[in-house]
Amino acid sequence: MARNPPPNGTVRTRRSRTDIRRALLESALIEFGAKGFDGASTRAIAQRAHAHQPQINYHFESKAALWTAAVDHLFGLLAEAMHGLVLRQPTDADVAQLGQTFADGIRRFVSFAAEHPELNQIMVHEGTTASDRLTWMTRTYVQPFFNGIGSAWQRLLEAGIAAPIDSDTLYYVLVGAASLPYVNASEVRLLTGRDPSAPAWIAAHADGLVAILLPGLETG
Amino acid sequence: MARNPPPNGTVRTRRSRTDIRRALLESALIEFGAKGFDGASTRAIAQRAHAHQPQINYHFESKAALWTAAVDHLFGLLAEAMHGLVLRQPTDADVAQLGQTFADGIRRFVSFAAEHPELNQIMVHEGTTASDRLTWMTRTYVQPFFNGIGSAWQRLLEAGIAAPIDSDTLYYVLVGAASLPYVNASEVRLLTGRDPSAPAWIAAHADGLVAILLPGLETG
DNA sequence: TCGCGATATTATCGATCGATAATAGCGTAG
DNA sequence: CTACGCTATTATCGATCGATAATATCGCGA
Repeated sequence: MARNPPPNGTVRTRRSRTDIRRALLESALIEFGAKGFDGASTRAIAQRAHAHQPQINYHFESKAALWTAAVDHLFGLLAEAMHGLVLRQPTDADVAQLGQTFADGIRRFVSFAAEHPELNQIMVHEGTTASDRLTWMTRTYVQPFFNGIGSAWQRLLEAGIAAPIDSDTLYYVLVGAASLPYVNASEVRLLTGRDPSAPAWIAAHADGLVAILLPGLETG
Repeated sequence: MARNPPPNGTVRTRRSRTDIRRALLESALIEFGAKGFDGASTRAIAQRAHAHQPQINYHFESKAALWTAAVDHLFGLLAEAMHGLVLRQPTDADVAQLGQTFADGIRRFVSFAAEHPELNQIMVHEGTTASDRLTWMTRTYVQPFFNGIGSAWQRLLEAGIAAPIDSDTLYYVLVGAASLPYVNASEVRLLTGRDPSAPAWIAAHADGLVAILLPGLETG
């Protein structure tokens, strides 16, 4: 709510270019996630960032450019959250290790979906209808994830670790099952009275997904 | 595209009240599903139904009333698709039968999600933010499904048939995993080159969900 | 401290939104 | 065949949309 004063003690009445851009990006993610590209208004985005509507066109080129920048930012955060996860093992020797890595990836993805529900909200908004935004987002960001998960899944299938689901279907089963409680957090609270962002929910959710998707995983 | 002439052979230039209302409802489902309540425009809804925009306010009270009527219609179709499924068995004697019934329910739900992706699209659009629409839809239609699935799941858990997931989480894992390929059908086509509405996809998808959610089910 | 470039703020444009009044025309009852 | 009720169509309202021009103000360099 209140801005932190800069560390040197001078009272700053204008935010730096970096700060205002970041504030607009994060506000845009929330609004685009909640209402989709068409439904979100630049005035609401600006207001949430404590800025004025024309500042969006000043700091970004247009509403569309803001959307693109926001999605760039968001997939950057996802890449950060997945950093160090190597699904393509250099050798086929230890497939069990790939299984552990995949399980780790599931847990990280569930945590990310809980912390940043905007990602899957936006993907659901865009994924329903063909558009330039969907094509760009799919080719730029989703395809690599899809391919990486698919090839790892294929090897886990052959090793008998993975549940009997083909890799195309697995991707949507995984993403859908991992993200829906956080995408629809408002509904979860109405329906269950529980908070899906609670650590206990997230941990149980991730454990459940690992259990059903990787039944052949060695525990311990 | 072209309307069928009525069976008596007279050329009808006006559709009956029933026909135009139904056309508007089905058009509304597609538009609300694709863009959400705010993003969908009454002009686009009317045009898709080969009608004029003011006819929406004539045949329904308002955009909000149209949305409500469309959701009523859609949950009616879901209830039809689930007709005869009794998850609450009168006796605990044969829990295996409950498992088979649950599996049947999963298959029917996957088929319905494929045939009517608008349902889950609308639920995802509304489920992100608290609103009167969400409260009404949840209390009126979702809660009974949620409760029925939850109590059945509890008994399947105790019988060792169900995967180790608590019933609150199970609901979202099931719905998310069952619906995402059809909610995001456009993305599926871009990403996989396959058509998720194809019977082969639907069958494999449903079989996969049954396998991972009910590992203790007797096959055959 | 002064001046200028960068950013903020206000005002406003044309387009589109949902809604409604006014008019036109179809179709059946009598 | 006429007349009237129901539905379709057109026109238009105030509100809001994204975008931009015009103006005001901040804050750093000289």
